[in-house]
Amino acid sequence: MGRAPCCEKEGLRRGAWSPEEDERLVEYIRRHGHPNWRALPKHAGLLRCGKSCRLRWINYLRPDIKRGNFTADEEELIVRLHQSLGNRWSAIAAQLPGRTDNEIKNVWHTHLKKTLDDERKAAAGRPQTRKKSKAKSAAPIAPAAAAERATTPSVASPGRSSSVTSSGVTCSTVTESAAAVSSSSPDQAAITSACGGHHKQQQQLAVKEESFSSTELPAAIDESFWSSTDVTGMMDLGDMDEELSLAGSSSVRSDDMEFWLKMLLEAGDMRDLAVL
DNA sequence: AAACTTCGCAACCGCAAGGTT
DNA sequence: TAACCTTGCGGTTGCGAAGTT
Repeated sequence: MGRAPCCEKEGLRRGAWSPEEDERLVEYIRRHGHPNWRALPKHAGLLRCGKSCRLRWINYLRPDIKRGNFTADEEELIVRLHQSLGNRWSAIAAQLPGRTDNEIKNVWHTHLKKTLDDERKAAAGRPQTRKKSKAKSAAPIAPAAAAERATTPSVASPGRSSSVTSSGVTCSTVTESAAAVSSSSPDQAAITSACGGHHKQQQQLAVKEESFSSTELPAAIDESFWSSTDVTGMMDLGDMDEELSLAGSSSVRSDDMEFWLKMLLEAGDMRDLAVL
């Protein structure tokens, strides 16, 4: 198992992505997919390493990314899955459609963990002491509070580094759908992008499927970006069909995955019971 | 109103797994 | 089968925004 040297850093950009870079990446992936991340930036004319492109796509540009606050249900699911799976963020993310492992990891570290710690302390009879008093998120999030928080549209940060503040669009994807169809193949990823990039209709359907109120979606989508890059029209159905046929039998075993999820969750429950 | 503190999150880093040659 | 290559993952960091003093 060798290890490829990380991207040669000379001449490569780092840090926040510019809208132009985003657009270039989206456009390239729309046209060619991403069979080879390492070669992608070169072909796409980006001064980034492949790793950076991949992360940007997966965590931010993928059209099926769901943004905005986590719902109470999602947070609860994360907590439960974390009990079962530990820090396997990608596995957890697979159960949360539209959420990325990075995002889940962030949420965990920023407040779920604290919440649990505080709850544990409270349960242990120790007074909760918090030095911080930041209205935004300082208080431990009780489930009800979490729910309230979750339904509050997130405030966009206009000054954020990237102008593509949020896609706000979702799609039940092949890779990270509720059916937990995990996919790592480029073809499937391309399909994912096709599916996601496809159409707002689909995305809206997916939103409905996932039972998330549209108010949870951030209003701060930079529509100009999506319209200027014509993301919704980027992948025509022909492309998609082609890619679907390429992926062929990769309608992965959602049944299996559901089974294992169920098992894990049940195991978690049983463990909880055991603790009790 | 300015300085300071805290938080959220995008992005980076390094490692490991798995595929290919 | 060993070396190489690419991708994926988890931990961590840095920066900008928001809140507090």
